[in-house]
Amino acid sequence: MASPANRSGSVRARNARWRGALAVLEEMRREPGVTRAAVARRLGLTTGSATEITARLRDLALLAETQAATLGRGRPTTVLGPHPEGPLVIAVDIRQEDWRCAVAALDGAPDVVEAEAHADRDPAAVIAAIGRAVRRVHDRHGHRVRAVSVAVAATVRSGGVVQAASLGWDAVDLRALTADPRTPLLIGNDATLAGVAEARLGAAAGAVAALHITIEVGIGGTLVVGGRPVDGATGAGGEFGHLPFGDPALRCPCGARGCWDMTVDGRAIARHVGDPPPRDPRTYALEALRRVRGEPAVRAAVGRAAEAFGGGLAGLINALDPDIVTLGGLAEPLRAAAEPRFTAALTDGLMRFRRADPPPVVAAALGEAGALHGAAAAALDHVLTEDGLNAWAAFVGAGR
Amino acid sequence: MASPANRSGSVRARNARWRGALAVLEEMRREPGVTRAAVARRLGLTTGSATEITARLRDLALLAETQAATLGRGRPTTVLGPHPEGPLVIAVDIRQEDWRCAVAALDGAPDVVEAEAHADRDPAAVIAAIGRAVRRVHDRHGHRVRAVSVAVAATVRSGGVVQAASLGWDAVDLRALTADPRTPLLIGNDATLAGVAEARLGAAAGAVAALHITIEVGIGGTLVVGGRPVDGATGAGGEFGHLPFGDPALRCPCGARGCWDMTVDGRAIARHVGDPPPRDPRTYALEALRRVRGEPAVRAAVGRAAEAFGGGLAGLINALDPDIVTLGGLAEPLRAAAEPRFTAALTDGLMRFRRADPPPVVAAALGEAGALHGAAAAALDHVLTEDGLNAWAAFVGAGR
DNA sequence: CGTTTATGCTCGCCGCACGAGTTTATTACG
DNA sequence: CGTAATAAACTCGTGCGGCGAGCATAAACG
Repeated sequence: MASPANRSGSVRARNARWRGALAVLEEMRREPGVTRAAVARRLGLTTGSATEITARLRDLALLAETQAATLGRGRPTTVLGPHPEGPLVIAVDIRQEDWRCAVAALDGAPDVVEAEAHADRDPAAVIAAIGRAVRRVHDRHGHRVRAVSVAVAATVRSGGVVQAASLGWDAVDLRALTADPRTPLLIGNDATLAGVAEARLGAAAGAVAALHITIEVGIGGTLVVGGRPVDGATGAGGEFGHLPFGDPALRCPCGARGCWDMTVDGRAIARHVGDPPPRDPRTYALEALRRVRGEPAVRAAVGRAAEAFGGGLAGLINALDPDIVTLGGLAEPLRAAAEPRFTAALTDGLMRFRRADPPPVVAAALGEAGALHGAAAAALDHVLTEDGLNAWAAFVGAGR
Repeated sequence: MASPANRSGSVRARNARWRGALAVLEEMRREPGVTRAAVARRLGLTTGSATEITARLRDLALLAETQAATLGRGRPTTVLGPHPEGPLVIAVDIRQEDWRCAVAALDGAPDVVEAEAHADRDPAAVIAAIGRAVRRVHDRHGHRVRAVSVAVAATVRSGGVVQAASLGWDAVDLRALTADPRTPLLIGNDATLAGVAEARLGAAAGAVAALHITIEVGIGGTLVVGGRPVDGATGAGGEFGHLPFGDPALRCPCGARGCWDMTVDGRAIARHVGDPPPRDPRTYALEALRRVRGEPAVRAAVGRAAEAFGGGLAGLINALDPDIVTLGGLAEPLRAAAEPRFTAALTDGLMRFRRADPPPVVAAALGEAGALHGAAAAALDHVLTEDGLNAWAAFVGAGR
């Protein structure tokens, strides 16, 4: 029989050991710059427990206290922040044209330290370049790096890339990205991670169920419930672009027919205008959105795309019941370019009982930084667990 | 400032107090008839802790130990089961034609104690009848009843019924169902709760993300992740029938256009056959499924519906990435009646990378009992929390 | 410069689970 | 039939995280 201690449901595993400590670290992460007194109040901790917990965390290099800018009477409290020698995570964002590599401490703010346009789209070359960057960062910070998290513009499944249309990749193994095989490597879809970031600290902060939708080449997104993306059994959830809202006669490169994708992005606009399929649908769409004012044909084509977008989004709202929708990438400019048609289609597609108070549809707040923030958040989720802190404590303890 | 102890994020609230006890009770619930030794092994508890926890739970009337049928050498262990004087929940299922009221102990098995066909579809009359039944059961068991949970064939939002097409109800207040306003009343959609039951103890047990789809009048269902339904911000998620997979020319009674609903149920079959819209689409569909063998026109109509069902389901699989799909209500007979067309449409609608190992699509295991099981499970989720057990302990303690 | 106020610190206590050792109930075997 | 083997339950001392109460401290107010 397997060791009982390894059972995931084990009481031993979800020990009380780090409960208070984790709660404090989560507060610090959720709201950088919180004071110790505020955290204690919010968590219902006595000042005694707060003292004890912060002391423990300080000793473990998990947290630093700095003087607060005093604002009132009473003994001044301290501001909680990440420890200067504390754990770090590496966040990478691989996009269509370039990649970025950032470092984040426990407050989750990614600090971009390396970035480069793809010299060559060949996956091996791109991965080698990023791998070198990760290794440099890893070497610089040593054991402080606790996880590497990658956001990639691709369909991700079970921690691997299955297909990346915009990059022109097939299945690709990203495991070469970690410098150290013992450091956990997390792979996530960029739109999913951007959605996580929006829901935790962006435009959807505080929502119960936040739907994030982004348009680049095709549609990406995710539903985020309680801060966690609903990404299915293998992590490939959120491929809303491949719901058959579109024309069944159109075959999508994904292999299915009638994909929503094909009716809203640059390919759809080009089709409506009468242009040949663009090599780079994203750039084509951006261009078209600029030409809307002067050219009625483009205006009509963009309007049709916005309508298809609004109608499909209404269906998603019917099915998923979010309390807010955030739009990333080209989704917001597309809506803005044909707002009346978008809104009409959205309203018309909603179930009647939803029309009285439909969820607000707002622009994403984090913009291009979303995926990187989300990747850092995913990595920190890994670090800020009982297992993660046990490992860190063992490492800090050994170094003394 | 609000009392810190009331904060949901409070460390105090998620106290360690009931951690081990809850884990043991969950095991007993997940697998009725487990032995104490097996639970201890699975949870990684020492025999000492197991002794202590079971003793505590026995004293609180939360658990009873009975002699196990001995199977090997060594000191015999005991079987854990619900205590004869322990907490109970009332589960109600309101369907198109009738309702049922059941009682369940902590093992979650609902025992139907009252059932009746609707004499009259008038909501007030139905609710009054059910309310009387609930009150009778409540009176019989007194304070042992800890929650009332209702599964209803209706769109549910924020704990209230918004619209019930099959019952012909508009917004209806179900609060009159509780005998005692202090007893929590939980309202859930029947298809959602059936999905929960399938995922926890039915055909999808053990799945990471289980998609349940049922067809009655329209389509219902839910995605269940980690035993909890993904039901959005207000509990109205899972209305997959109102995704616009269908013909945009068709206006759905829900107010939207092109709803998937309209292309798969009895209404769709009638349309394809050339019959007028049936008054009871469920019965019509059942009838049609029987006539498939002899009548080519019906066979073709059912085939079209099965095809629309398979194609839409493929889209949902693309978007939600379940590792299993369970079919309830007429969904399974519909598939069976036109299996080749259903499967062809399903496969054709999947993204290419999913075709190698698509999620299994299986019949629901719990059948008609699903919603009642799910309602009981939802009620027990309420009871088996730290708050729930604290309240119970206070009640048991006071009675001595 | 004392008072007020908000916060941090110290220390004894409690409850839960752990671990090691002991006891008990049953089967297997000579 | 009695003894060994085995599996599980019971007992009790320990450790750890958080609680509470009381005390100490750093600012702002008047």
